[in-house]
Formats: sequence, structure tokens, C-alpha cells
Amino acid sequence: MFLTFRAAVEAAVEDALTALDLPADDLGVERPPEDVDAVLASSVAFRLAGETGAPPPAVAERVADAVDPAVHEYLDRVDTQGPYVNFHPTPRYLSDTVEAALDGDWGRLPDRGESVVVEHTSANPTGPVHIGRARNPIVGDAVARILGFAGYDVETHYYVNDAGRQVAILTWAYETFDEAELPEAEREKRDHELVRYYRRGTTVLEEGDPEAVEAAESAIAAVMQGLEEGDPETEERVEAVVEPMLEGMSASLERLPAAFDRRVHETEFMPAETRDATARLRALDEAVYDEEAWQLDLADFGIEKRLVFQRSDGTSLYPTRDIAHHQWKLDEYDHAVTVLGEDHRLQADSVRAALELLGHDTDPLDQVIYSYVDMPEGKMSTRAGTGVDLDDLLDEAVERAREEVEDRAGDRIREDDLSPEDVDRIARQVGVGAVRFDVVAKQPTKAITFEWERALNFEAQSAPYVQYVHARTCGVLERARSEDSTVSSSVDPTALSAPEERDLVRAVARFPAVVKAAAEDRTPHVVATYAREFAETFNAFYRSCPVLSADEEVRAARLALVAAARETVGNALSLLGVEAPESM
RNA sequence: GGGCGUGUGGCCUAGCGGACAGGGCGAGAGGUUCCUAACCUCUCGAUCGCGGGUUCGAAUCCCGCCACGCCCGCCA
Repeated sequence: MFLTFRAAVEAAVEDALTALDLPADDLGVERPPEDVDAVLASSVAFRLAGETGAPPPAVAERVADAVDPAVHEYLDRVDTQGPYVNFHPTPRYLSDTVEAALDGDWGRLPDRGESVVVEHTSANPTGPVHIGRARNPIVGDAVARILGFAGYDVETHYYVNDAGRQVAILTWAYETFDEAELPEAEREKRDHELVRYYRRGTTVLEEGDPEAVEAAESAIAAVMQGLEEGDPETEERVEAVVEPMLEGMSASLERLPAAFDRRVHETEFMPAETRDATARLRALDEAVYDEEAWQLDLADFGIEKRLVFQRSDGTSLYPTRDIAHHQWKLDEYDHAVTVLGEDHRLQADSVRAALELLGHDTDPLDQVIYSYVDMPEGKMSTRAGTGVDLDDLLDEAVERAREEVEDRAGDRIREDDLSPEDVDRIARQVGVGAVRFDVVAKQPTKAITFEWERALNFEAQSAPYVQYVHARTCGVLERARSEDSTVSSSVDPTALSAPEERDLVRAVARFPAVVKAAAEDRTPHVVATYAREFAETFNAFYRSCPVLSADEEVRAARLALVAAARETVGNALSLLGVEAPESM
């Protein structure tokens, strides 16, 4: 509804300017501050003041006079406040908004008939997921949900680096060391068990005596060569350790929840596609053979660092395989979004440049960059075993949420008691939701230093604040149902006259525009910001507008509005991957 | 050294060319015979890193500087 209204306002301003014979290249349509009672405003008058020789307020008057509200949908009237032209919607804007929101799937944008692959997380299968990288699945999952809701045909991929040196080390270590000589696993989970081999392996490589290191290096090299050639036996050996590791990691990710439509393995592009890409790269004018390795000169793309794409021993590197991988993505999908840490940026830019050189249009490629989460003491590392595991964070979050639920159970006003199952459910929804919301609500490029107290703060501006609004809407609707009231699918707009009612409807109306912006810019945090503002608006309404005790007509309208609000806040939470509790 | 990113009250954060820079945490004062108080109201608190510039107008754009992070591997 907001989108329709905005289009109408833009058309109205443009028509008015044209009629006044003024330039209409910048309409200055924007959202006014909260205390101004208009849905949209225009600041064109500032820009036209010089043009017309009149002061901005006078220009604003003229523009406002030139608008004919009758010919624009939902446009009721236009007035001015100083230099600003303000636009007010018709009562139908309110009723149509509520009715549309009740129609189901509120906020979903029409099908675009375009596919998009969202690749995220893609953590190396070397150990348990720690929270240094936890932004990736949380942001990536939200981006995928938002794009899907915005009308794209979305597929999510976890790209498995199963052909690199790291997994070769893991494979060699797994086959070499005896479990009896390793420390006990931190959890009875395959990823925790297997990471012990990886850690022991890297320790030997770093601190072992020269002979041992040499033997290890040759064993590792043999694994990499085998993979390069597509040797089935080597692939089997690697798979034997990579797959259980991934199962363990996935189990943690699913708690967020972050699930994937498919895992795409590097080895799927070996040897054929990688060899083909290597050959085509070597044929380029920008290809340089230096110190027995093949490299790509990307100076024309502003990248000083040469991209090495074939080692002196003839094997490929991660970027080489990623080029083959991305050629496939470009062939299969209309758009490809990759969520990756800031340290991979140069890498990704280089791959993109190489794809351009190979003749691909890389416009469909898009990156969402996030900054790693550090500990107060410094970086987290799988190898060193420093940092906090995602499982530990989620366990702690749920545990603290449970304490909250139990504390609050005592002074509940409502007489219905929570069953043990309810307590479990709420603790999980609130605990996991708080972690997710805390991460997804921030711009991903901002650095985060992990602190327990801050990450697990359930106070205002966190997930529970928004979830609580959803629970409240459910509570009202449930009560109404028990009194045999049904939510009417049509609304009398004149019954919604209180400012808190109007504000809430207007907030509902904006939701599709928020989805659109978040999808276009790949910025899930704007949905979180909206959800928080929406919750605030709802709470203002809830405070001053009793629903069930209101007179019949007002009651019907408010009940419909509550149902619309539930749909809105529920869908917003779902886009963020945060559960919407029906009670809490 | 070069490239990229970030810098908003004690702390976290939104805004990224227009109406007095919004929230939250924290500190303090209130609010529940009424649909869930994980709520609400009020008070305290900001040279929007620093300095220039562009503009009628700059937290927002440009230039310079400073601080922090990331990258500059035949690792991924």
C-alpha cells in the first residue's frame, strides 16, 4: 500500500512541476519525521527556490496548489509546512492496508521469474563452527529468506572446500594419528571429535622435527595430487572425513536454524572444469608464467596482486576452482549472491576480474561482506582452538532464557500456567532468537567484539521485545476466538480514528517497501530495524487502545488491525529467521 | 607502504543530502482493580573521530589527516 501511495505521490509531484513548467528531475519525495502527520513529503521547494526566485515556502505553496489529489490513488490532500509539501492518504489507505495484510503472505512481492543462488557460510570442514564466523549463516540465511519473499526463486548453497590443503591435512592426520593419543573431545559430536586430528596435524607441521614434517608434507601433497587428478580412491579417503565433519557442523547450523538446499563440493569441478578453466586462463594475454607458476596480471582491474592460478607442481588453487565454480553459477542462475568475510574480499574481487577476462558478464554476481567477530583477547581460531563454539553460545543463550522464563512465571498476571513444554519452547525461541537478532540487526560491515553479557541481553531492542509483540497479538486473537468473535475481512476505516491506530496501520503499510529495499540492497538489518520500530508502534497502540472491551464497530476494526499486525510482525521475524512465539 | 572497511552521548546502535541526530543499555522518578509489566511514561546524557571544501542546507558528498580492523601466501 505504501508502495502504491509513494508512486502516487511521485506522480503527483511530477505532474505539478510539469504543470508549473519547472524541472522535475528530482522530486525530493521522502518520509517526514515522526511528529509530522503526513505519510510522505517533498522537499522540492528548496531546490526550486533559486529557479523561481521565490522563497521555498512560497514555492511549496504553489506546488501544493498544483496537485489535484483526486486523480491519484490514495491521495487525500496536500498541504505545506514551511518549505515542505506534505501528502496525506485517504481513509481507504487504512482499510485497504488492513484488508491486504489479512489476505495472507503480507509483504510478499510478486514473482519475478528470476533465480538467485545464495552461497553462504561455506566454512572449511576442519572443525566446529565458532562464533567468529557465525555472522555468515545468520546474515546469509536472512538474505536468502528476504530474496525469496521478494519474489526470487532462491536456492541456498554451502560451498564445500574439500580440495584444499586444509582438508588434505585433516585427511592425512586422521589416517595417521591414533585416537588414544588425542585429548578428549569437547562434545560427543563428529566435528568436535575430528577437529582433534586437525589440530594435532597442524601442530606437527609447525613444531615437529624436520623429518616428520617432510613425511607429512609428502603425504599431504599426495592427497592433493590425487584430488587434482580426480582419483576416486583419494576422493573416497577425503570424503570419509569431510562428510562426518560436515554433518557435525550442519547440526550446529541447523539450530540457528540455517539449512541449505545443497552442498556444492569443490571436487565436483575437478578435474574437468578446473582444467578447462586453467587452460583458458593460460591462453589470456594477461597470463604470466613466472617462477614456474601461472599467474594473472589484474592491474587493469586495479588489483596489484597477481592471481596465481596454477602452482609450479601443476595443481590448482582455491581461486582457480572458484572460477570454475562461478562459471557454473553464471550458467545456471540469473543472480548469485555470496556472503563472505572481509578477509576474502581481495580473493573474490580477483575471481570476478578473472571471470571478466574470460568473457563473462559479472553483473549478476553480488557480495555481502561481513566483518569477523573477535574475542576481547583477539581472534578466534579453529586451529588453535580459541574462541567460543556456536553450540556453546546457543546452549548458554537457551539456558539464560530459561532462567528468565522461570523468573517471570512467578509474577505473571495471566492465570494460565506454562507447561514444562512451554518453558522449553519459549527458552529455545527466545534464546536462539536473541542471538540471531543481535547479529542480524547490525550492519555486517561493523566489527563486533563478542561479550556474553551484550550478546545475551534480552532487554528492549532485542528479539524478545519483538517476539513479545507477536505473543501479545496472538493472546488478543485467541481471547477473541474463545469469545466466538471472528476477524472480519473488511474494515470500516472511519472506526480507526485514534492516532495510535493510524500509526499502526501506516506501519503495517510500509512492510512491503521494507522487504523491497532489503532485497534490492541485500541488507537484512533494515528488516530488523523495521521490526523493532513496528513493535514500538504496536505497544503504543496496545497501551491506549483496548480491543476486546471496545464498542462493537471499533472492536471489529481493532481486532482486524491486531490480526494484520500479527501477520506483519510474524512475517518480519520469519524473514530474519527468528521464531515468532504464540505465547511467552 | 598500498588497497578495502569502520569511527554517532560512558557503552551498543539507526539514520548515509533536507523539518530540533532517532532507539536501546546505564542512572534516577513514576505507571498494573483494565486484552501477557520480557510493556509503557518522564528525567539525565552528543563539538555525529579531527581539519578543510562543495551546497540554500552535510552525520550523510569531496579532499587531507588520525585511530582501529581486514587484506597484500604457489593457504582457504
